Parts: sequence; structure tokens; C-alpha cells
Amino acid sequence: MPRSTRAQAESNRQDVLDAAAALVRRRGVNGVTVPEVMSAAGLTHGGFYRHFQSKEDLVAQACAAACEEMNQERERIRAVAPDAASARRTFLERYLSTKHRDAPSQGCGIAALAGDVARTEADSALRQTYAKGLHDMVGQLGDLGERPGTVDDETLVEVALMAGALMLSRASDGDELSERILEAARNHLLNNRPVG
Amino acid sequence: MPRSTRAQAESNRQDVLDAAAALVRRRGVNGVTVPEVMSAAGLTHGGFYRHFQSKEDLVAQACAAACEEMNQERERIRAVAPDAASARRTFLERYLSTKHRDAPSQGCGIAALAGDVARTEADSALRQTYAKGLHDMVGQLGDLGERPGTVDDETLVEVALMAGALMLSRASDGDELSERILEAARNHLLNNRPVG
DNA sequence: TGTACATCAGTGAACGCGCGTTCACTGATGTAC
DNA sequence: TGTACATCAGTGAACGCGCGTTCACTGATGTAC
Repeated sequence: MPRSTRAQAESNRQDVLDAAAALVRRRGVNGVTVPEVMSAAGLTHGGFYRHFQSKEDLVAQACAAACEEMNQERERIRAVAPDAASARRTFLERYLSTKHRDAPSQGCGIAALAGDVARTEADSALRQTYAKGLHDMVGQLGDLGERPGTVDDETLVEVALMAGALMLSRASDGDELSERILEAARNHLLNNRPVG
Repeated sequence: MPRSTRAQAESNRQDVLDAAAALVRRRGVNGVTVPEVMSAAGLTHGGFYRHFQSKEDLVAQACAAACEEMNQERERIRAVAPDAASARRTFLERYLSTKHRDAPSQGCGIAALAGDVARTEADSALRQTYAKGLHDMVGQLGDLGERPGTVDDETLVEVALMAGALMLSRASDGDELSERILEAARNHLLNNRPVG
């Protein structure tokens, strides 16, 4: 059944991108293949290059999509919460939960892709996309803190601890440390607000 | 020149393992190949299977070797430092330096391999090896803290922040955030010791 | 609104390539006497 | 200590496989009149 509607084609493109955004977080950049992504979107692999220039292009766009999902999740939490402190608490509790640990494909792209991006060349689209996602995360978390509108060191420490705890928790899943790390980070971030 | 001495063979095995420990940290598990590792050790790829059961086996042993390097580095620092607090300071400063960020192949395996290990099956040798390395790191860092011999939540937070800051710094290298994250984590860990 | 035709989204076979792994082979090493 | 022979570390060609990518093809869609 060749030649879809323009609207159908765009919908298919979105399906491919969504599938890639999920798969790349679960399996990593090298762990996901073009045929696999196309198949997950219900298509055959041959049509891939009508939508994306290359696998590299797809991965960069998938990273952006993953980060954008997270931006919207944070906005949603903020919109529902009575105040910034409450939004921050909700976000931290979700971020540092075993549920988030166990669902990387729907989780934070910054944590899921850090290792892959670190090994990417300096001028790659993936790296630029990732940097934007990190700026967004830092910016949004900063706005839930004590000095909204600024990116202070406290926020950077917060983000590094959150992502670090999540990544180590995933890498040590199956070991007693996995849950302990999440819990320790959660308690630390929710109970102390010293620093400043 | 076939058939080396037993001692030569063991030396070659060590060379292969050392090359793998470096390459796997720089390029990741999927980013390194058996021929590449063998070539880095000055050998042809065919002899690989006289030393290792599989690439998976090699990677697990390489992770153990990388973590053991770090254990020894920490011991060395502790042996030279006048007291635990000073050793802790030296270790943190080195860990959260741009030099460490830029030299993953000789750096902390826990940070370099977190993403890869997170995607490894539950019962894999790599995962077990990684868990041991993490326990060692937490144990050694805990001994430099206020309650040696125990693994308290403060130490877990410290390790998560260190690894998280390093990983995010690497992933955002080229962006202004990269250095800022390292510096923020350094200042936080060296200037505040609240919590407890 | 109909008709004629160019466009192009999607298909599925095919490509070159490099991977992990195997294997027949070599000949110095290690061992038994 | 010498000799005869089995062992086995290392070589390099070869294997099947799946990857990213290309391409000729199909036929409904979109467009021009």
C-alpha cells in the first residue's frame, strides 16, 4: 500500500520518532537499529530515509523529543502544584522513584543518554540537542528553587545528584545499593535545603 | 612467531585486558571491538579466545580491572595524605577536575560504564563486577568520612553527586555548563559538610 | 467537478561492511624419558 | 643433560550475521487544466 496521505506520512514520522525516543533511552544509541525503530512504528525499514537523513539524525531528534517530553512533564507538575516548593517535591519524588528507575524508555533523557552523548563528537547534533535538554532541565528546576530565573550552583548540584543517583541506581539494579541510593538522594534533597 | 612462553602469554593477556579497560571506558561496551582491543595490545584478533571466553567475558573483566585501578588510586591517596579529611579533599578535587573529565579511559569506571551496565541483563557478569566496584568505591569513600566502617546515606549521596557531576560534565563538554557543574559539585562537597 | 499525469510515501530486495567467532595451521615451548 | 614428541599461543583466512544505507518499483495522492 504505497503513497500515504501527507497527513498520514507526517503521522508515521511522529510514530517513528516516538518509537526511537523510547528505544534509544532503553537500549542506548548503539543498542537500537533502524529496522527495529521502523518496525516498532509499524513500517518497513526501506522508507526510513524519506523521513530522516541518517540514523544519527534520528537519534538527535529522538533525544530532543525525549527531553521535550520531560519539559512538558515538569510544566504539568508545576501547573497542578499549589506552589513552587510543592512542585519541586513532587518532581523529585517521581524522579528518584523505583518506577522511574525501571522505566527508562519513558524517563529522563538526560540521565538515560549521558553515557552515549559523552562519547559523541564535539560538533554532533546529538550533543547540541542534549545540551539544550540539560539547559531546559536546569532552568526549570532552578525556577522551582529559591532564586527563580537564575541558574545557581545549588541547582547544578541538585541536577547532578538527581541524574547521578538515577544512573547509579539503574546500573546497580539487583543490588541492595540501588534502592538505597535513590532513597538517600531523595531524603537529602527533600529534607535539607542548606547551602545558599 | 607462534607459541609464546607461558609467562609471555600471561603478559599478553594482561596487555589485552589493560587495553580493553581503557577502550571500554572511552568508547563504551558497544563502541569497542575484539579486533581493536587485540590490535591495541599488539596482537592479531585470532588469538583472543585463548584468553577470554567471549567479548562479554572480556568486558566484565575489563570493568573489574578499571575499578581495581581506582581502588588502588584511592588507597595511594589515603596512604600519602596526613589524615582522612585531607585524603577526601584530594580525591574529590581530582575526581571533579576537567583532567578527569577529559581522560575517561584512565578514569572512574563507575561513571564511565553506568549507562552500559544499566542496559545489561540482570544476571550478567558485567553487572556483578560493576556492583562490586560500586561497593568498593562507596566503602572507601565512607572510610574517609565521619563514620568509617559504615555505609551511611551521606556517602551514597556523595558518590551519586560525584559520578553524576562527572557524567553530566562529560555529556555537556563544549557547553558552558560542563565546567560549571564540576565546580558546583566541588564547592558543594568541599565547603559544606552539613547533613548528618 | 473531471480528467491526465507527475509526485512521492512506503515496500522489500540488495549492497558493502565490520562484527563476534571459528578453524586449520605453525612452530617454539614444555615435558617425559 | 639430550632427545623425541605432544602441547598450545598466536596467525590469518573464513564463517554467518545484522547493520546502515541504496534502489527499482508500486500505485494512491496531489496538482494542473
